[in-house]
Amino acid sequence: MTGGPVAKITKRSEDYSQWYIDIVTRAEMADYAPVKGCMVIRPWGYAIWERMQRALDDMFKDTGHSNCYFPLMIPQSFLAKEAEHVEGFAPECAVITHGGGKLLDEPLVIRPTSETIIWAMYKKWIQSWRDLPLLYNQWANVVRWEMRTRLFLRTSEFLWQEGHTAHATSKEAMEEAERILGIYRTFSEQWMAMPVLSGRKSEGQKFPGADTTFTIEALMQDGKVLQAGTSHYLGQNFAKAFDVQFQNRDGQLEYVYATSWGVSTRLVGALVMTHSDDAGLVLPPKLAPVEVVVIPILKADADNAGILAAAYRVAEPFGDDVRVRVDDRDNVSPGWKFNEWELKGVPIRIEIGPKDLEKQQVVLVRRDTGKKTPTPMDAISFQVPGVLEEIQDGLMKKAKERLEAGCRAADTYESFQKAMDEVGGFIYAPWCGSRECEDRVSEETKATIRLVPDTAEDCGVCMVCGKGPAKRVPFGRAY
RNA sequence: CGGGGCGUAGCUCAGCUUGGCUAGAGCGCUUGGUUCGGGACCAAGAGGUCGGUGGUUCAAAUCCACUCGCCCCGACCA
Repeated sequence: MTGGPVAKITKRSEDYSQWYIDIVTRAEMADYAPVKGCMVIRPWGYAIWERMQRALDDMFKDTGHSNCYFPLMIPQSFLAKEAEHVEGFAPECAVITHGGGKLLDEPLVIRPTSETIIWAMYKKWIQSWRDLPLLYNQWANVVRWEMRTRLFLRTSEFLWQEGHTAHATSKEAMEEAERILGIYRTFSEQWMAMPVLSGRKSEGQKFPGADTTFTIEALMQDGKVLQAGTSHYLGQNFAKAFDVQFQNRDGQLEYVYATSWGVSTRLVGALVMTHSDDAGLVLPPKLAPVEVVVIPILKADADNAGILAAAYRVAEPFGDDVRVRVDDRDNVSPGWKFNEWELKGVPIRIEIGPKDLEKQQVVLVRRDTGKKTPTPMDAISFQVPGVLEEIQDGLMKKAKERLEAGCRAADTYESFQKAMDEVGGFIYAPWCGSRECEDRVSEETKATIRLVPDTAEDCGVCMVCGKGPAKRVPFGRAY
């Protein structure tokens, strides 16, 4: 393929939403599928997801989790066993009524999440305290019949991982839920270079079937916020619904304590919205499918064979440490390649032309700053790892500054609404803790309580009802 | 489900108001040649049941009816 996008992408200042769509489609991360609300994840987008998977999977394994796989189809009755769960998910389930040309005795739902089928199995596998904890994870696809979809951020079918653990004590399960939240936070910050706020969800925002939901929340460039990952302490809700009991050390029967947690391909969308600019995608090196692209610049009157050889020689010493690609296509011009790789977000470009060959140097260009640095050819392989680190850190620093600038405080409902309309972001405002006040804010301003920080300070009276005591919690308009 | 938009070449679209000759452009694609340090150029080509069905008419991409689909904005949500 020498073709591809020629048109410029929409500027963020003109139409943020269109800018996002342009980047995702023109960087060939994803395309609309023939099925409404569904997308095809193309190789460039999938490679980013694979990088994410690998990093997360390593962290899950390092904390004692094992991967497994449960079926896509769940008997409809399973979903109904947990009251809040069915209420939350039934409306958005795809249901299979026929198979093999016959009406099924019982319809099957395509999993919107797998708690129910997993707990049906856990009932078989758990009898004793010695069987616990069960620390399982699966990488899977799920389907939720969403009304309004958006590439990567919300599609009818999406890819994710879902962890499902079973524990002998409440304390242990709660620790697990918090441990995973920590993993999500670490991954987000260290791999995605995406700073987040973390904490508990309010009653109104928690997962259907959970006692406590922990969340990480990120700030996008347009001032909207995004839930990037959740970890749930499920208490004994699913154990009771599926009658999963174990005998404890004292010989007593007890219901198992549970957690579930997940992150999805939404993270790819979050990545786009966190770092990218009007020239296209900007990838943090750790998640970039290609970290360095080497572009030989060939000319009619130059030593093209020498330039090509030099390009390969420059790429060679990186070995497995750095993901390098030499773009030796001869059917597109260097300028075309520059634009294409910028659009695709590759962190470092190395140019080698006749002038460079003469001076035994290359030109190193950073995607994040656009800065061009002539570098001696024999020094490049030593310098690149450091520059990649600088880019990774620089992206984090910039994103962190934006997050900090995006966190503001408001004391009155009026100033809160004003701040929400003018700048968005996370507005910290006093809230009494009641569902009524939370719902009223949500209805009137479309902003929701993103989380309740563990360290939330007491701060006088609620901005809505005027009653105290109130805690300061961040509100935001979410994707 | 409400509001808006769009279905004509792989992509972006023009043509439709006021029906008419062989349905067009740019980009992309193929072949050959010259190029190549920020989206190169020349030449020759390939590529279309104008979303679908029905109707009006001598004649429909164009007018009428019905219908299908997708995208964007909003309500719901990872």
